[in-house]
Amino acid sequence: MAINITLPDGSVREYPDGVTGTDVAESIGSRLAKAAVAVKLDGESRDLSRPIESDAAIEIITENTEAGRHIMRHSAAHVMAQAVLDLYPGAKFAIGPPIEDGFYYDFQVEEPFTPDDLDRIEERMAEIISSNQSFERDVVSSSDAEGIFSDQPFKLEIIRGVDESEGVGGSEVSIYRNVDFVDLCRGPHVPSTARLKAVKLLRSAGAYWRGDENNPQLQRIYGTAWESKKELDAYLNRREEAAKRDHRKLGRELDLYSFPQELGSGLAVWHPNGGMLRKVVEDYSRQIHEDYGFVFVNSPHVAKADLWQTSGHLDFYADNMYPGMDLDEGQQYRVKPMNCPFHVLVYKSNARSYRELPLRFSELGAVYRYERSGVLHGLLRVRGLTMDDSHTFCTRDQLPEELAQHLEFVLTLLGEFGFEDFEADLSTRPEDKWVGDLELWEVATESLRSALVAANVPFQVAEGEGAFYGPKIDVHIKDAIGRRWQMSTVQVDFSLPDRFELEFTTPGNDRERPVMIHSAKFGSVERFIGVLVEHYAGAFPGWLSPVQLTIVPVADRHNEYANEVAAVFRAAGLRVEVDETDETVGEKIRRAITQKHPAIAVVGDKDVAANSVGVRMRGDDAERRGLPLGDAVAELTAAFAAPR
RNA sequence: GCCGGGGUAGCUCAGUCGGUAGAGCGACGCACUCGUAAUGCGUAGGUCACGGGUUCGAUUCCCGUCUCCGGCUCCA
Repeated sequence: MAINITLPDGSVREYPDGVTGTDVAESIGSRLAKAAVAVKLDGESRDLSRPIESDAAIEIITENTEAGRHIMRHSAAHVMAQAVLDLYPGAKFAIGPPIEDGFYYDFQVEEPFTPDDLDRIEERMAEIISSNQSFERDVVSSSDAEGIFSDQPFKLEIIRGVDESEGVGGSEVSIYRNVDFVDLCRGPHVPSTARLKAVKLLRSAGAYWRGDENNPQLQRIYGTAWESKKELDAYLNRREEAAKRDHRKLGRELDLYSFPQELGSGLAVWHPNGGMLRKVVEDYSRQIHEDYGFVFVNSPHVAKADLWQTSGHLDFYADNMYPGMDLDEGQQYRVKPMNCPFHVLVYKSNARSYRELPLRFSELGAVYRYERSGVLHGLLRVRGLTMDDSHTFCTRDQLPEELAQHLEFVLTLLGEFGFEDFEADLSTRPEDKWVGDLELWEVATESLRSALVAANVPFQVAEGEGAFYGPKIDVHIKDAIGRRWQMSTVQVDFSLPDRFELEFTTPGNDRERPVMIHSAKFGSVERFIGVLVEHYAGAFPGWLSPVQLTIVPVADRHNEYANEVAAVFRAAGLRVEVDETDETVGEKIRRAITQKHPAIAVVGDKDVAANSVGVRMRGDDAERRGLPLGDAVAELTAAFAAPR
């Protein structure tokens, strides 16, 4: 019997029944066969060695693709488990999936792994890899599997909970063996351990079984695997590059902010350079909010506990709030974790008419949230933050248009900060617990969806992941080195207007309840700046740079002219420093470059005589000498102009 | 909060198998007055995170606390 195999280019070849993926790959080319790790048969990933028994479309998965690396890493995880079980008798192994750029495996062992343990495990893995062990697939009944894994409680739990997505069927599971090691696994795997050419263990960490902190904490080992030493080194190099961009490190080097121990965890102080950066960012925020029809409101940092009771925060968010303080004969006050109740009170301060809506309230509001100590991370996760928060109140009819506007707003804002690559999550109504009116949920969700489509933003639907009070969009950006960050949120709220009994008067002189839209564009100013620092590696575009121009006098006698030049640039609106230190020109240039200042102007005898400057732009190796001062001012003011 | 690893000068780090410490950069001073990525010389600066214990003696060993880092968890 012969079967027909369709190749990705559409051509069809005839093979004997039972041909393997390896055979097919070899028939196409020996290089392809060498690079093959698995096949995709009618869209299903399978081992190379599995016989193909009917007509199918085939795709050879090679090791230099993401899908190929995924399989390789999964196999590497198996080898790691094998090594751990060899070295630590009695160890229980749980799950070991591939992840982005690597893999991990969770173990239950007597003692947590130390860095020395990782070295030992890595050595043992190298032995397993060089002994060229085949990965053999087998399908067994669930009850047989329970026998095989009788002393592995986590595997038993998986077998008993198995469903179609984890095994081959409800009553059967697939397992993979190599020599004396066997693991429950859906596969596929590389044909043999020898195909793992570049594996490295990175670190160990505690991790809860099934991600639930009520479950036992296991020891997770993270590793990475690549198709070649070269790719592995490139990856390790990328990690180093990312470390160089770390906003905590750059914050110190560029003198932007610090986290003094005396202050407390998760709390930052901003130095003058960082303060200027904040000012530029906040000024921009105010301007664009104004441009998009928002009005400014303001609110205090504390409020009576009753307010947080009404808003529901004490019911749903109390764990993240600072404890109360007793003031004025037992009156409880709370520090604010969010701005929404205040904006609601502004709404309530007047009887509202449909003529006023939509009302878009905006505030750069400082809020305090008690975050658990282990989650704090530089500026990206803090306990005191400033939200560029807004709350829009509109009618049901206005909702679709408002949501589209809000999305356009955040995309414009992110784009003007240099982020071009967006992705979004659309979170829809939870199944069980939700409030509001079903029809309105539909309208809001569809409006968000069509706004995303219209804005051409790729998005995923997080079905049922929304808050109980309304659907939302989270916008993520991709930074300069490809990392994704969640930034803006547009969140519909059907609950707060109810809780506070908000109303407006309709054209027919009835009372109706407005709908509310929460939106944070930066997320928080702190976090946004942290992401900006990492995105630009501290080399901010001119309009954001705390110092835009450093003026370098060649010798003391040029200081006076340097200051005159500085005054001219400052009058044109630039942020200028004059370096009058007792250093050589080379050293002053080096300092300005190290501080990532976008422009340097050197002034010497010839410039004094000609009313000119020598300009060197960041990133250029060369300078332009003798540029007339007026030309330089015009050029730099244009180059460093803020987007709005 | 949980698991692991750290905390030595402003920064980056070395060091002390228990006898109170050192470099580079930075800062400060002096000289140099210089045309595009480091001028030279000199000086100051440390309760070795904090508290307790062991010891003749603790920065070093032990315990606790704080804090940072990597994860987990959390992120209505």
